[in-house]
Amino acid sequence: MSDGPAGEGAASAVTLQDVARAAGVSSATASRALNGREGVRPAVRATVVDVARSLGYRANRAARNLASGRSSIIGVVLPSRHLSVDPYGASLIQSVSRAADQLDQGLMLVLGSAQPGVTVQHILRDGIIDGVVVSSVALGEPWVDELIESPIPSVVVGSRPERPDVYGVDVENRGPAAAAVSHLVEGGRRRIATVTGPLHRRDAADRLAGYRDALAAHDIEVDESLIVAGDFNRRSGLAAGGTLFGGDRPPDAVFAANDEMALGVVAAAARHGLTIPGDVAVVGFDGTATPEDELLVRFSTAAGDDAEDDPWLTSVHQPFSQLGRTAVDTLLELLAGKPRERVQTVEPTLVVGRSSR
Amino acid sequence: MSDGPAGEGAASAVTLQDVARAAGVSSATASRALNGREGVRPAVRATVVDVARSLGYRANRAARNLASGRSSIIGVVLPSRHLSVDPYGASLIQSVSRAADQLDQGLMLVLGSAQPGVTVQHILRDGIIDGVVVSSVALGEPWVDELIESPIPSVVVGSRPERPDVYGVDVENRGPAAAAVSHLVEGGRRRIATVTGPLHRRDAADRLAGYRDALAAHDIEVDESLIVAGDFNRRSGLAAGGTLFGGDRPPDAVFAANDEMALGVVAAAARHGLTIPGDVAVVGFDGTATPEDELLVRFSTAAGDDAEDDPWLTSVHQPFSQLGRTAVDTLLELLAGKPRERVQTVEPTLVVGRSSR
DNA sequence: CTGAAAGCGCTTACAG
DNA sequence: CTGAAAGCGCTTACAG
Repeated sequence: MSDGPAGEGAASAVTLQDVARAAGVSSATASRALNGREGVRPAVRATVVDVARSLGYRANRAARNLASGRSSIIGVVLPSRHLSVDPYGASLIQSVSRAADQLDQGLMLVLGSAQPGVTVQHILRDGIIDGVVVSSVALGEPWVDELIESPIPSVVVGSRPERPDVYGVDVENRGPAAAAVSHLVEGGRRRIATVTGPLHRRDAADRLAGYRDALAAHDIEVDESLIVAGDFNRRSGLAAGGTLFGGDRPPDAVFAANDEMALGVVAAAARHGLTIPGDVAVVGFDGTATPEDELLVRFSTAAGDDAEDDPWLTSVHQPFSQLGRTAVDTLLELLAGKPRERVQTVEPTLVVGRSSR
Repeated sequence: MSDGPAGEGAASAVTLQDVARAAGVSSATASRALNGREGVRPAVRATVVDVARSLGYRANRAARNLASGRSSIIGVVLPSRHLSVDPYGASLIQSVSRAADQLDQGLMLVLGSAQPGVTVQHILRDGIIDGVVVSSVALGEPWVDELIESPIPSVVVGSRPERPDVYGVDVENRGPAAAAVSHLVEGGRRRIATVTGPLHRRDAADRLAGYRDALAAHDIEVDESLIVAGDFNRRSGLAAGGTLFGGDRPPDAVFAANDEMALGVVAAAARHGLTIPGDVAVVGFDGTATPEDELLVRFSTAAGDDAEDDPWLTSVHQPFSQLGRTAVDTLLELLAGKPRERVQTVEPTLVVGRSSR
């Protein structure tokens, strides 16, 4: 029951009135001062802010919402199943949550409801959510698409929105994928395979393009038999690895278009008795594989201590915190009516681990 | 842009006034009718409800919150890191989310903030959250403990709260653990080991007690060397498995106190060249292991098609949806001032998979 | 059982 | 730059 600055316990509710009175101004002025509106004498503003702090004042969200039409609550949209299955979704939620916290926005979880239409209607109608950050993994769900087309402001994060009227924060795919493959070439690998994502998706296609770019840059001819289609799921990585390692001329390196598939590839290598990185190097994309994952695949006898700065799986790491922050920033700007560019991109980073050294 | 029943687009805002007018009653009566308050003529109530539905009315949450002091928003509390690492946390969130949806409660994500105290103070002060469901995995975090001790109503889910003044929904541990071990005995296993959770935790201690119960019931003497301490993390399961399988009298079955450790045990078995369930049967607890996990450990050559009703890992499945629903129900009753029992328990189910057949 | 009225705690034109 | 006042859309005593 440790107390706040002013020592009050529950929703003991220091109101704007209280602050105004203590500061010797009207509640209108107090409101303006606290909200950073212009047209308040600096000295007055300082006083109000000080008083508010010392009283431990927090604006009542409901009242603010009702008066202003803004709730300072944003939603994060994800299909329910992705929360437990997809490490990408979890990472995204965390980063959006942190960003929302920093910007003093509440974060509501919108996992979608059984009855299509219901969720969206609810969101639209009860006005508690100002706008939504939509994970790109949610795209394609009927209710999510409906949400994006609805009047509620939305920002898609994790992929370039196809629709020209939708805001999005995307990660650069092609260049970083090329960098990952170049890293393999520079490590002496020559037969470099790739396991792609579903190629109708732009990110998947771009990562494949990056793969081709890198080989071209190093004057390595592309062997089309080394390009195996996957679907971003672990199982497809396993299958692709089986195909590649079971062939007569197995690759000496594999670039998987995401970490989940890379895990599958690593497991496949183990099943074929191949060592990593000795026989084959593996590189992923996303940076979502965990040290715990290594415990299961255990590609190297030296497994175990996975220092924070020396991960086991080489991968192109998505800048999740930047993605989340940019998405929330963009949404707030949209809400304020001063939108920035429609699509913003952030740069991922190649993090070299033990799987390619 | 598919529209709702009444065809309005955005927050076009059908208000209580609109409903009242259309129904020919006052807004007070309309409010009472819609909220199920008693003292409204049935016929009137029916009319109001009908009108509201046909107009697509949804109460403005902010207004309701301001007037009633209740927001119909509950928080779900989880330490941030658990979202991506711990499948238990994700499962819990999903179930709480579904329950909240069904009960028309908004769900706010409270992952905690860097600065201790800040999160709790925010929650308390801005009054947007009526109460919180706290995942037991969050217990021990300073800000979470602070939250539980604060005046905001809370329900702990997933373990029996130690404090006598805290409400909780717990899962039965001892009996089901005994059932799991009995299942192994009935399968002909005799040297049954267990990997425990941290024994200062009640759930861990209870699961160990269940293990002893089952052996006693079958007149099998407990070999203390077959009881290995773990910490609920995958790594500790791997280490425990290494100890057990590396000994001179390895067990023919292992009961791990959770699925994460069971995964580690399975991986350890593979490293020792043991087949599952041939050489050793493995049983877990929680039901959080996924088919994807099997792809990595691949304990059986028959891996692959993991039918929904035939999982690979035998495990005591927690009834997550029931846990979530009960937690939310309990919280709402607390908020309504008519709390039920302080601790409620739900029964998990032993689900037999291929790892013990 | 029903309605008129006050009020929840803010924000925001509107005057000054 | 500041204040008095209205109003956001509900709920809830208080009368009747």
